[in-house]
Amino acid sequence: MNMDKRRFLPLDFYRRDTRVVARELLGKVLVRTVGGLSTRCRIVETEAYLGQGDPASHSYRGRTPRSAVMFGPPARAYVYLNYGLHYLFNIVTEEEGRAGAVLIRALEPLHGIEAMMAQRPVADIVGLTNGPAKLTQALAINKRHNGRPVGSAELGVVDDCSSGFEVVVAPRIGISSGQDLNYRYYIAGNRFVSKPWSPGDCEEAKPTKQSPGAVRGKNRKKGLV
DNA sequence: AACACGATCTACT
DNA sequence: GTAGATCGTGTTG
Repeated sequence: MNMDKRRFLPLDFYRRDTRVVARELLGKVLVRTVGGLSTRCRIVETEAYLGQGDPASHSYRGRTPRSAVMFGPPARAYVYLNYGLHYLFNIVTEEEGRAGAVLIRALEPLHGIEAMMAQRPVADIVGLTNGPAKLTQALAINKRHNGRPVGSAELGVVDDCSSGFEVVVAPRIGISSGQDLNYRYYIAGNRFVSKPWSPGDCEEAKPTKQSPGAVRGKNRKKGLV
């Protein structure tokens, strides 16, 4: 019965620098029970949100009722509602008392795809989990999971020893401050990554891997008054 | 007690 | 390409 049971990542994995955890979560497998069915997805894109010194982090201005989970013990889920519509899923990092969390931005579905499709019907499989709000819908993750442990069959991360992929480090997406920080990580060439890095971004914040590739005609800047 | 805004996605032009 | 949906949170009065 337990032969398929893999080891969940230990507390010590998460109790480290948030950026290291964000990078090392790439390639790991998120397991989640949806509607009584086991699902598995590979983590292909993450972002690090620190505490002090990171203006884009919810914990930047100290402990608040919302950000309290980020200051708590590691390996817990930090789930919050964004834009009044979407839930975003993070995993708390750092030692207790020090704020930090990794936003899970994109997943590659591996198993249990039908269970996920039941939560989020899509025509193209790519649209199932290629965004932070899409994946929480597909995996039925909501605010009820805020503060709950990440490390069980219901919600956990295991290592299936995937290797051999290139990691791209780039600026985070959708934030208005802290764009000079390269705290976004994704697997090069993976088609489930939410957004490819575009040359229009900060010049000093270049990704570390993968050629810039074809420049598309959509970096036209908007005319300012 | 009231208000401005955001770690997004979808639909429509 | 752009707008609209939609509400919890933090800040201000």
